[in-house]
Amino acid sequence: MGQSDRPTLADVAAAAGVSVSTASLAFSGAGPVAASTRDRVLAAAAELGYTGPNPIARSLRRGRSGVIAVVLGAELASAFSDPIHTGTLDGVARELGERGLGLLLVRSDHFGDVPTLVREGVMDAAIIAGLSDLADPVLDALRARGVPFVRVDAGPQDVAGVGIDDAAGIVGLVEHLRGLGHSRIAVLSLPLRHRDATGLVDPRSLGPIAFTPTANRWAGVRESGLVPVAAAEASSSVVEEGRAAARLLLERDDRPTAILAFSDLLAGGAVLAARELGLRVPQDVSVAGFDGLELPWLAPDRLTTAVQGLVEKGRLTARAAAALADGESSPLVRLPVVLRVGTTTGPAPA
Amino acid sequence: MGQSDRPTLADVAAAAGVSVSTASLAFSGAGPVAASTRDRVLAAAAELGYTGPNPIARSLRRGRSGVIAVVLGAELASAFSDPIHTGTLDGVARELGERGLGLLLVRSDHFGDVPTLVREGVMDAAIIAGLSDLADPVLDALRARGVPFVRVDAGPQDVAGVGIDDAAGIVGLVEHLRGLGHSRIAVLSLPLRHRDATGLVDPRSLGPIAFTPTANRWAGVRESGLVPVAAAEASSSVVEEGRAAARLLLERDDRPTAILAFSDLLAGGAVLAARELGLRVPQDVSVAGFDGLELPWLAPDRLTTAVQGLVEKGRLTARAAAALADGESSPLVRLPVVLRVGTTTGPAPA
DNA sequence: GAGTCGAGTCGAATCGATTCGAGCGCGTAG
DNA sequence: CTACGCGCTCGAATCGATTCGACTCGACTC
Repeated sequence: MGQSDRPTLADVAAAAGVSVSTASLAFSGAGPVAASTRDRVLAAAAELGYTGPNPIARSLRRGRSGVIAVVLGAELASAFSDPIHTGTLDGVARELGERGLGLLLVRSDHFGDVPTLVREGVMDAAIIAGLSDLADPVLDALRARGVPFVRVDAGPQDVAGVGIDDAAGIVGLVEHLRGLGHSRIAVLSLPLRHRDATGLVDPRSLGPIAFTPTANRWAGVRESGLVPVAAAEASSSVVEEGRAAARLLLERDDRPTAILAFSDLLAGGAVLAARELGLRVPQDVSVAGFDGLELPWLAPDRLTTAVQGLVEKGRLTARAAAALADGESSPLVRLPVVLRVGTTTGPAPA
Repeated sequence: MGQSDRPTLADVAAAAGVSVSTASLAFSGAGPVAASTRDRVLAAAAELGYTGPNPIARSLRRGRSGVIAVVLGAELASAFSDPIHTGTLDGVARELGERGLGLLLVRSDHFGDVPTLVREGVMDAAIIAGLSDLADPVLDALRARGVPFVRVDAGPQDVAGVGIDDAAGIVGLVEHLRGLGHSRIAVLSLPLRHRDATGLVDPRSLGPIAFTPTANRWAGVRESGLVPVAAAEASSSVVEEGRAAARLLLERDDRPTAILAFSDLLAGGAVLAARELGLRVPQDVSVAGFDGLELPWLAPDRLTTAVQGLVEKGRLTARAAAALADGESSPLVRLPVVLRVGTTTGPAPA
């Protein structure tokens, strides 16, 4: 492709003894072409090694590239290692692939400036994952370019996007724990702000929350009427931080009987922390997570969690982006989550 | 972008009262343009909301798109959940991002046919990950289009690609185990063929091996002179299969004193299996892995493993692909792996 | 004062397709 | 026999830039 010696449609047309327009028609199938002519064109193409119209030229003419960008905000510095992100990305990739749309992957380090690709990359629409701030410069750049976008884990303030019903999921988990007789419940929160560290926080005065999922889940806590006996914030959604934060909660004098973690990785870490402290799960302490991951290494335990359909979320997001690329509008969708009771929650100890 | 009402360079030129060529020069900076003229052009652009040249048109003219495709073979049905793949992908994304190159992500399900994007997607070069077969139809399609490609985990038979020194890594692990006095060593292998199931295999007659990393690591076993007392094959590189396969090895009458697993996820599963069987690691059985992942959930243990630089591998692959896109050639690179001794290997029991 | 040089600007060709309107035969209806 | 319609093909415009060669004009040299 390019200034190389690859044959063009003009070459094929010349070889077949027809005009370029006819050759084009023969390939695209749009328009009346005699069968004999088409065969001649295809034969000439095969002979010359012409593998089809140059996609760039086609895009230019059509005014569409067929490419959807996925911008991964690296707020967590680990977009690729977080199973939540990769699960969603998988769904996006499947859906776009099936539609014959390209997926331009863009990392946004959030260190320097807006990635060049956001400014200059070829795209008909964009999917924003992991950037919570509505005023993010990446979004400004896209708006300036006139590129429509949808956001994954969209907040209520978004116009278009796909999110999950975080609040309802949390409420379901709280009710589950309450039904088991728990009254001293601690919250193990996802990060509240950029660059915060793992540590205890006051659940009654959290301050502004920079990340949409975190905010949504705390909203669920409030909605459920739960007043946590304590709360800890993990600096990122990884097992290690979950364990560290859970230790802080479990070593307090007024040890909670249940930990409600905002992600399954954090919950997994909490289970490990409990085990290390000689606490039995769930007899001494119950642990609930969020997301619905399978953590095989937790066996024989299985997390109680609120399951979100990651791949489905990705597919819906991709569909929304495709609609935007087509000039259609796309609503704010909120997917349900369902409670899955595992072995890590049980009756509150007497 | 597209047939919308976005301004074009011609509009800007008209508004600034200059020719299109001058306007182009003013933007690209290639060529002499009076400062006053440039300012006028930029002002006109700002006023019209022109955000820079249309990348598609630019690509057409230049004959290059600045896009590298990454084709993820889904042989493991889990390209996105395998940390080896995502780690490499992360490296690729970083390197390409820094070079201002786009990354077109293509999933190859391997079910139906060659993905449309491989046939028609915009790309200057491609990176193939997770497709081991040199005769894969995806590769044929790329060759037909004249798109150069490199392969991740390239085998010795590849012309260009980036791989790691699997064999040396295995040899190092075997020597480490031998140095600890182990003589009854079992191998926990990555899948040998498509659709194989988890189960015991005869280490002396493995048959043809379809996957390059698996083949390379068995080559290391042979090179080390090790004759495994037993071997098991996991159907994929996940904790669950590692555990299942390890059970088969550990429940044999002639229980091995050490298990050499071909991946860390398998090794992690093996540790879990040992613990479940009441065996102490490493007092009763040693376990070694491969890849150098951090498995926080294995704490307080840390795997003995052969560490490969995943991100570095990705970066190098991206660099090779960029070179190919520039028309340069790219050699076959083999990255070293280094032994990391953890807590899961120890002296052989008496 | 004529000639040279160079900075600055412009026109036109080009990249590789798509697509619209026009043209050309040929068969059939009037 | 003329006119019309239809099926097929073609020429040319277009998408939005880049880039080369030519041209203009003022400054400088001899």
